[in-house]
Amino acid sequence: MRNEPASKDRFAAGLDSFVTFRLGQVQNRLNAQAAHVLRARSSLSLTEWRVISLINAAGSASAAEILRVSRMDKGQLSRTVKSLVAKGIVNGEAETGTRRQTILSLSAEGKRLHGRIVAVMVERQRHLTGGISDRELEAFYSVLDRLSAASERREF
Amino acid sequence: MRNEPASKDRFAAGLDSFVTFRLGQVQNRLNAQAAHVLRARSSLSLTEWRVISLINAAGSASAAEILRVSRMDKGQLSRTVKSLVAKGIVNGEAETGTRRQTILSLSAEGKRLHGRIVAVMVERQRHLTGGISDRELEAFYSVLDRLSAASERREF
DNA sequence: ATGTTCCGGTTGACCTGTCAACCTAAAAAT
DNA sequence: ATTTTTAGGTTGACAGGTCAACCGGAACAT
Repeated sequence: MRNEPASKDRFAAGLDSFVTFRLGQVQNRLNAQAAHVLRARSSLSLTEWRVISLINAAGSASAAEILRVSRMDKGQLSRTVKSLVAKGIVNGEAETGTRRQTILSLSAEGKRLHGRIVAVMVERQRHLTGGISDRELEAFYSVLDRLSAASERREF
Repeated sequence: MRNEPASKDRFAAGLDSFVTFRLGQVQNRLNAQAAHVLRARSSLSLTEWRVISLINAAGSASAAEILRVSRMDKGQLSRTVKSLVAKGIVNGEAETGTRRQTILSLSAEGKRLHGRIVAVMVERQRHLTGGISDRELEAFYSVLDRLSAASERREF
């Protein structure tokens, strides 16, 4: 059924059945691929790219907002933002004088950069999901959501 | 359709559509959960547990074999094995005198440990996939496989 | 047999992710 | 008004993952 070398079969029985195992493998490969693409066309790390995407998606947002949505680490976000600001990709002024929250948004250069990269990423996305029908994808997401929900329970 | 705070909607359009993004989020949560379980019932790290599982699944295997199957990092495996050997969980003698390859297998204690933990993990697996029918799971794996295949292409 | 190439494995350097402590400003309580 | 609490953000320390150089033995060539 699969086209792997025979040696894999010895392992398959025990581990293929674990969703998490499979999921992890695929995820790693996807990440490596994405990182590779980014390195080839920019000097962005995967996290930087994610943060840029998030900011872009929101138009502008506070760090806290991004945290809530992305569930990434506070510290990691803080540092990533710092580096992006240093590179002139995002601007982090507290626009509204009254509030202390830093409002993040993409700079002009940031927007250009995002535009350039997102094009490739969309293409990649098409490549990835090319052979997958909308219904399949829908179902896939649905399962993913349920897994996500089930991963809440800490006892487990 | 979803029960998240309104703020999420501002982002949803831009990112929910990226398989990789979603996948990553779920994966992180699942990993955190697994690590938590392990910490609660053993002193194993997630990687240690994975290696134990792999060795157990194979009965016995060389490091190289495990690398091929799991695609984990050489160095990481080497170190993990070292620590597991130190803990007396796996034995790493070169059984066949002629060959240089180290043959890895679980020690008696390793087997006991594995048995103890795998029980919980199987239960967790049930919990995770509880609300998911076999057909759905089948479809899910199928999509996963295709994503995995598509992640091969390095140009992307 | 000897030197070259290859492969399994180890090690060190680095980079990223994660956790927790901390600082500071704003809101809430008194 | 002053204190307490809460929340956004920063920083440092550490664990884990990743990359690349390296070592030594095996296979192979000549």
